[in-house]
Amino acid sequence: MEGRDNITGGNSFPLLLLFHHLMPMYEIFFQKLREKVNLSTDEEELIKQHLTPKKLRKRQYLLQEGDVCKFIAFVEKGALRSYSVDEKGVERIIQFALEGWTISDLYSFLTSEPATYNIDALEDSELLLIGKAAHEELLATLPKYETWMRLQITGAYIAMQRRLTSIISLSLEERYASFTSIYPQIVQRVPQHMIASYMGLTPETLSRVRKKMTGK
Amino acid sequence: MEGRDNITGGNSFPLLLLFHHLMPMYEIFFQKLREKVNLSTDEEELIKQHLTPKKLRKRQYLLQEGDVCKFIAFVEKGALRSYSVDEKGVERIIQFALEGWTISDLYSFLTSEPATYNIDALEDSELLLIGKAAHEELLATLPKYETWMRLQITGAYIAMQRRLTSIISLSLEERYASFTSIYPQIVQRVPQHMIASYMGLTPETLSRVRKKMTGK
DNA sequence: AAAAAGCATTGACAAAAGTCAATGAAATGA
DNA sequence: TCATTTCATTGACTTTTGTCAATGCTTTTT
Repeated sequence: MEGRDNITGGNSFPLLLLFHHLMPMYEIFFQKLREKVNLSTDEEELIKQHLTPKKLRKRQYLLQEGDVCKFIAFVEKGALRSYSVDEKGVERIIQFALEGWTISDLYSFLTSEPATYNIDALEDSELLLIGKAAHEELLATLPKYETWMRLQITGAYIAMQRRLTSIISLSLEERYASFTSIYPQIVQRVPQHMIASYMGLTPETLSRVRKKMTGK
Repeated sequence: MEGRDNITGGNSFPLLLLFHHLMPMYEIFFQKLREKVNLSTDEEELIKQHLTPKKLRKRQYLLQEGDVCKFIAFVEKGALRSYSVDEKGVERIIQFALEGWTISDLYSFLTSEPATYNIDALEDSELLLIGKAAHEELLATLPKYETWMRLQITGAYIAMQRRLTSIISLSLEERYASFTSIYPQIVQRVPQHMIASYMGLTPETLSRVRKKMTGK
């Protein structure tokens, strides 16, 4: 401890600036967290100690089908997707996650059953992982963490219910219009054939839907 | 209080038996609750005091689109559905709820925005309602209630993710087979055109899917 | 810089699902 | 009990979406 302080000359500012690109980033995580629960500095520190920073290169796996999912991943930077692969090798995208979003195979995480989804990076990404032990310890010791978790899952549930409702209620044109207005970022950063997969369509069909819409 | 005890002669057993059909039923609720969290008798009593029993006749509304949803409803007996109605008057079923399930318009409940769904009874039903004030009081005073809520929503989220995955991954035959094996009760008690609506299909298409399947 | 791989689009055709109309059976209600 | 409504099924036809193949444009890799 003292040794480290000595190296930075007591005031760590110069080093922080120099190695800024090497420092794990927590900004978006705590910003999101503070939107939902009020935390003391000590409580923030406690949570920070339970987070594991991880960087991922584009195309790198975070989770592969068959492995047990041992974390919930918060995206500080970059873009990821979760997806399954059917017998024919066709990928079905379940979820995208950009900055500020959380991604995991929750069922596998909670039950320790093998994961049914893959998760990989669509761009170079920086993540904060909450491992299973950390998750359980935080649940047991910090009620505000449980509150935050409850609110996170509630939000995810409501978002998914909207997605499901739009699938069974809307025309393709309406669904794509709704998607682009809710997730303009994803439209800009993700290839269209992946958006088609997310919508349960072939790339050709999505291309034709888009053509019709610009025509009008 | 004493007056009531006197009426039943101190031992309320005879009355309980006589008016059994008038007593609110909590059995399934607490059975489900105990599966998830350990509760003392006092804590169970506290929760019971925050529940409002309600009976519903078949076809009766529990919630209408446009009203603010002021409760989460637990089904002790019967069957309900939530659904939206489009401009053409077509009903889209979002969810079914049988005994032991919970139903609500969560978004409306949490935000106090007008509900976008209707909820009504498919059979004569008995419910336990958790009103918004009761919900918030229990969250604030009984950590185990928050834990239970978190687990409930997590389960609902995982179930919905499965449903969504099956919609974008499986053929109609596979989807219907999966539905009947997961929810045999619903198949028995709910008209097929409602199951078609739940699956986002016309009744004719579901009928033809079923025909194909029995043929094989 | 050249080669390869990934991506979006288009056309021709096939398969899947929806629409409309009719029928008969079953459940509901007066 | 009889009349009415609800429901599931079927047929003929239309619309929507998928499949396969080809093209040209980018982006990535070597």
